[in-house]
Amino acid sequence: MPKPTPLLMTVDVVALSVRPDDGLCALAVRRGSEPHKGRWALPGGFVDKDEPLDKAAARELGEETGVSPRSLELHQVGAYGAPKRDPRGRVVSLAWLTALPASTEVAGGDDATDARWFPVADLLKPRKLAFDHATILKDALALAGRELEDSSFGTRFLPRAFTVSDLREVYEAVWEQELDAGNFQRKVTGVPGLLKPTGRTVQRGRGRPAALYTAGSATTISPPLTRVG
Amino acid sequence: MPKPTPLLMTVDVVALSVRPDDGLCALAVRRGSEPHKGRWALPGGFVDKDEPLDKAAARELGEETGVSPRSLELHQVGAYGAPKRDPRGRVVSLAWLTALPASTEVAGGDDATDARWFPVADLLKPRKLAFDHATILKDALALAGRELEDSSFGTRFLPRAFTVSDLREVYEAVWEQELDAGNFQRKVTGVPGLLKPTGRTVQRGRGRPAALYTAGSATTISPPLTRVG
DNA sequence: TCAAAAGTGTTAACTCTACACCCATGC
DNA sequence: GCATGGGTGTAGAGTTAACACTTTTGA
Repeated sequence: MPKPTPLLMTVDVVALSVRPDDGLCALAVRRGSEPHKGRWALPGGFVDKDEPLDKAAARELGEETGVSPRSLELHQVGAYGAPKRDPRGRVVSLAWLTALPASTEVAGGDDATDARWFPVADLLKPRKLAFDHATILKDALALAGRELEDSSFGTRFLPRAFTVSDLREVYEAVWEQELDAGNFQRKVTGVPGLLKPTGRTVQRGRGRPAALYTAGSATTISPPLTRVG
Repeated sequence: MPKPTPLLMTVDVVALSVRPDDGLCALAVRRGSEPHKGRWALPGGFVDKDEPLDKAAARELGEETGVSPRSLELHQVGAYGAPKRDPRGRVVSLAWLTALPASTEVAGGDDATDARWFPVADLLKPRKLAFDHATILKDALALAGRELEDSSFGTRFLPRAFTVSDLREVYEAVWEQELDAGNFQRKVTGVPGLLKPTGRTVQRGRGRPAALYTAGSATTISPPLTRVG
């Protein structure tokens, strides 16, 4: 049994949002220091001593992008630890997924000279993201898709009150497919505790006003939503 | 941006097996050194410098339990990094899930004075497992159940050639529920590429001989197997 | 001949998809 | 009125759970 080798651990956050003009976007920051200074990367940084891993992810997201919502639902995507993935030495990254409302304003800070929302397709272009962050983003997108199937994760993309159409647009953006509006309506309103009616309605352009809901207490959707219809 | 604090990283492996008398079991080792010397724990240990994380998990499993199958399918369960989880300091554990055939012989080695299969219910008893390994085991069991739904992971519990009943017993053990034999048969044999008939049959006690299959090339089951029926 | 396990057939219940249709609003 | 999006109704297709039934063996 050899003496253990210490290593460095970072947390990186894939923060997704569905934005009116650009569709599904992820938050990226421009790196303010080496390595990959000046390139775009996922917000993240080193875990502090005695800091829980999820708290580290929330802290780094806040420091580098100015995002600090009241409650952040963070899902572990996975650990990325290929030996040469970071030129600084052995750095293992723990990736996290979260979703933010489209209204979320971002601003570079700390070690990030800039922070911006990018359509995910842009970020997945070769050599756009530093390190192995494109791989992380791909895995996070897959996880997001699975979360939508059987959890209330989709509501995390939306403001406190939202319509069923708002929620459907989130699903369509993440799943990259259109859904039947009527069937979707029935399905999500039929899950006990998923959506809590507010009694209020909202008018958006033309058409009948839509009922406003808030997220209910249910966190799982059973049976899962399917990606057809 | 404070100077990064190095930390220690371990890999821990939840190796599951469905055993004739004990049902669903996990592999545990008796710790040969402090902390928790003499207690049972999941096999695992420190990640070496320049060692990929999955390789570290496979290596530790081999060193501590004597298990070294030609191919090991390892699934990441998650990272566990509560600040006080290990008295040696800041140690983050990355947990992995794998499945082994019931025929797998184990023997303590390296830093483990003993290695044994335990029914999972035993290992989940309070204070049975060292560190936060009971939590890790619970999460790994949940992941195993999900893997069975939509992947070929179940075949990893079985020897190269197996019957549909063998596979069903795996599902019943992991899901903790009985399944209709006829419906299960139809479902799994109907998934294209999941099972490859060998043309041979095997007689087990009474009853009609069962056809032997090997795992096919398909890794996903769509639509997923459901836990009813 | 009986019991047991493997494997197939059958059907009623259920679910889902596709689309029709009504509702409530702005223009 | 008419277009548009919200929301409900519904029929046909497809799927599934439950269980009957046949097959093939050991005892």
